[in-house]
Amino acid sequence: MTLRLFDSLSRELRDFVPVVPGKAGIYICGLTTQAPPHIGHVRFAVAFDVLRRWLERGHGYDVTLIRNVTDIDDKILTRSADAGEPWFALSYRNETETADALESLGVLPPTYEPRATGHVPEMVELMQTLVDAGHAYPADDGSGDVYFDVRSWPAYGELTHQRVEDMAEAEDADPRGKRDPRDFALWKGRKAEEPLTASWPTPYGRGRPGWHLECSAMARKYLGDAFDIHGGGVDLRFPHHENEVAQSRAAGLGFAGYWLHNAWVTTGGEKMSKSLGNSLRVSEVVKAHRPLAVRYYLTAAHYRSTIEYHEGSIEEAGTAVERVEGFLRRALPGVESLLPDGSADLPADFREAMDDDLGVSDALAAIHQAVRAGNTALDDGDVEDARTVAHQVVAMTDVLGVNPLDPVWMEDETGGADAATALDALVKERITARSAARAARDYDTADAIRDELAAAGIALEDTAAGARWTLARPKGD
RNA sequence: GGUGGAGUGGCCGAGAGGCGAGGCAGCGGCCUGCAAAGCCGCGUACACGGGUUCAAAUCCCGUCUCCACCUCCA
Repeated sequence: MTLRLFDSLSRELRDFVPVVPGKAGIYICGLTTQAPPHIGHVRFAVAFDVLRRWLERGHGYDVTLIRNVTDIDDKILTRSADAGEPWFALSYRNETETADALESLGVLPPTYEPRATGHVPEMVELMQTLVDAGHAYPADDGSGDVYFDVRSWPAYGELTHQRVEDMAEAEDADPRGKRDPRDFALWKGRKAEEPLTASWPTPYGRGRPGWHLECSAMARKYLGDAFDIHGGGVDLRFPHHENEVAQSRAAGLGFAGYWLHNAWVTTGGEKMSKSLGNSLRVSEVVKAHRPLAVRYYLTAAHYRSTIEYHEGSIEEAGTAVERVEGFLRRALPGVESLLPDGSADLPADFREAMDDDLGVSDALAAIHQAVRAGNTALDDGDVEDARTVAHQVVAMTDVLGVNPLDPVWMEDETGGADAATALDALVKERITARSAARAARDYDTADAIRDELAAAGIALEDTAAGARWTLARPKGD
């Protein structure tokens, strides 16, 4: 089976054929270091984490994933000035928080995470190539800006299928030294009021990246002149990605073979905005909900569909994964954590779903069907069948990054192994007392024990093999 | 003005000419001392109006509504 991906540039599903057989190079834009991330901001990372996992686990590709950090831009400087905090401090703090957020959601680390500010020489080189080729020019107003000459590149607009003439002129255009209002800045000359630390020397004067250039330069450096997949949020298509393709191609680079764009998280049907306050910050959300539930929530919809957020949606996602988790716990008693060991095949319906442009909805349906079959096997006493299914479920959920038995989810949940052991001993003692009461048909006492435990956040389930206990998440989780 | 995307049952969300994805919530049943979990069953959904077709949520025409991007928003 071939993986098919929807390429935004050609606007069609295309078979994935990598530049180098067996390898896949991916560049994704996204990390914002202007502010701490809310759950909408991390969707791109979750979406492309699923792509990466499928390329690796489903197809055996050797994936190189480059996820950039644009750690300098207008907004960072503005916020820094407003807060009276050095721009690099603010930027780095947000970068760290974003990295923590992604880690907490089980997003695998990229191969490398280059920062724009560390790649000025590469940008200067690219800029020089463009100037020499007649596709860029230094502004003649002495600003130190360097612009890409949109009119010199007939293909401009190819990614978003727009004609230059139809594009609205930039409002902030302050045409300065632009030859055409739609020309975009490769490089921005330093303004007098800007901190010296936010500028770097170039043949055109001191300045800083114009936002788009760093991606072209860094993708080239780490993935080569031509690479496989470029990803990012839909809102980045224009101008960011459009400008990237233009400058890279005009510089003679092959650039990306496939463009993938993820949709966002909406609230009340609208794009989640930064003005929603702190409640939806990832750092806050994972305090109120299990990270696994948040991950499941963000993973469950197709990457090109918006996900509607409403009060309770993460809880619902949590209930859904707990169904999967409950089956795995029953089918694999005594197994605390488990990653796929390659022994279980991925069912054909799951593979087909994933190969069809990462059809996670159908993939999830396959998972739930397997869970039902596994539960039925368990009810029928077919323990071995259930185990086999459980291993398949682990393998499938792992592809989506929602394997309930993945050790990444364990850390903060029971307060450590020692505490878990101690708690287990205490609860077992109560379970024994309750069993005795039940054997004596003293159901009042038995129920009282169960209620006590419930009040303490521990749920009991009677099974043929005796009572099992689990930490019950309080309401609102 | 330009370019895209979307309207599916109480909710979330797939699908894209004929067998009602899946999850959450709800109802009934089995199981249980009672629960929980699990299993089984229960829905006559596809924005609106026309049309094509033996058959339309899916195709065509028209209408409405919503969302996004248009030079530094995932």
